[in-house]
Amino acid sequence: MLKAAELSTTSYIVLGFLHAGSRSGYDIKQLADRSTRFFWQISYGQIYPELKRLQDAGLVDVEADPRGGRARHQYSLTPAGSEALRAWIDEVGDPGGCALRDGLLLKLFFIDAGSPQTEGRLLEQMQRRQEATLAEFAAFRAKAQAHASKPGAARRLRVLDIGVQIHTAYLEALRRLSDDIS
Amino acid sequence: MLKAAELSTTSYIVLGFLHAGSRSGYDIKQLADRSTRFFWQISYGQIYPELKRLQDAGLVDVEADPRGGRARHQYSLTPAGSEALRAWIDEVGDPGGCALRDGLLLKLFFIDAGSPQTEGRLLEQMQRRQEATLAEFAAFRAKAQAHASKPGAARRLRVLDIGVQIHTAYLEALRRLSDDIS
DNA sequence: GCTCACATGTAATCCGTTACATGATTCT
DNA sequence: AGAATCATGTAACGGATTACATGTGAGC
Repeated sequence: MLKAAELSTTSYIVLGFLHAGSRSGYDIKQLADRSTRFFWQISYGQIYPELKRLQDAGLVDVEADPRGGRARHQYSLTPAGSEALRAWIDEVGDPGGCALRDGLLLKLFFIDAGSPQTEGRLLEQMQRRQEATLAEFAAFRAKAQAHASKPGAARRLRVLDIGVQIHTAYLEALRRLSDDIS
Repeated sequence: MLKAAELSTTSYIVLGFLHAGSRSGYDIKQLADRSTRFFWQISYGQIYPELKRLQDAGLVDVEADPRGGRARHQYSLTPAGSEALRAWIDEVGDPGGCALRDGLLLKLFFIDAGSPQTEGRLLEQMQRRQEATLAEFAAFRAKAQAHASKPGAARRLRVLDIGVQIHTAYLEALRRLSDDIS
């Protein structure tokens, strides 16, 4: 049995999607890009090695499931995998931070070192970007709502909505700042 | 002269703080922890090597400035350093993303795989954490406002306020979700 | 005398992205 | 026939954290 310390957040994302019924590494990536990506990013370069590690640790099972001549691996949680996921979710402990990372906000912070006309342009650019992000959210939300019959779908939707609200507040703050300046 | 590609975001944070008048690597770290940390984190392990690189590249000057027997290096921007910073800020181009990363939001997303009573507890924990974050913000804001006479201080304060507004929206979203559940 | 803030740095390691490499299937 | 999507993986690189290592000065 693995110790908690040997599993990373990435591991739990993979386990989490398998719990919800995903199968292949590809599937996990697609789903993550439409949901968890908004508060934690993962890439193929993490997913495939991670699936192998989880398999070695006995937390997931693999089954070859070719679609025609195309290779496909169907992963599923073992009881130990389910338990590891549950333990992580239920575990009370160090919350870990909530980190925001935005290069444009950084530019805005140091705007005094730039040319005078840059501030307005930068604020414009940031608003466009936020609008695009929110449009993406809206699109994914709509799709998610389409198959909202699945267990837990409503809850996951509410979590996505937190992301929507955060990004909306960001956009509104940018608009207020733009107004203040002009 | 350096190409833009050879400088990372970390480089520009360092240059940015030197533009605003910071001196030592230690100073930069202290200031960053009270401001830019909310939208881009940096550590000593990056700052000191970075200062050396910038020096080699001719973008910063160093002066030994011991305080008593205690070693201290005073860094300042060269004209090339000022120019590199200005070029980065004024440059229009790939905005780069705005990434949020929050392990608790992830747990909330996968909450179905946990025990029933975990949801409420987790939401509690998240609200406490956001309240703590906002309190930190408020403290730094107050300090920053104290020496608000410096050029650009008002602008930097407004950028910090965007962070406050984002985190406030997050907290409010959590409260609404708590209310919906109970 | 002790503790805290000041101050500088390196090395190991981890985490994660990007680019590369490959190929089948399905839809138009 | 061609494009888009499905599907799996690896290798190189870069970015960043953490732990380690060291020592002074100021205030209580």
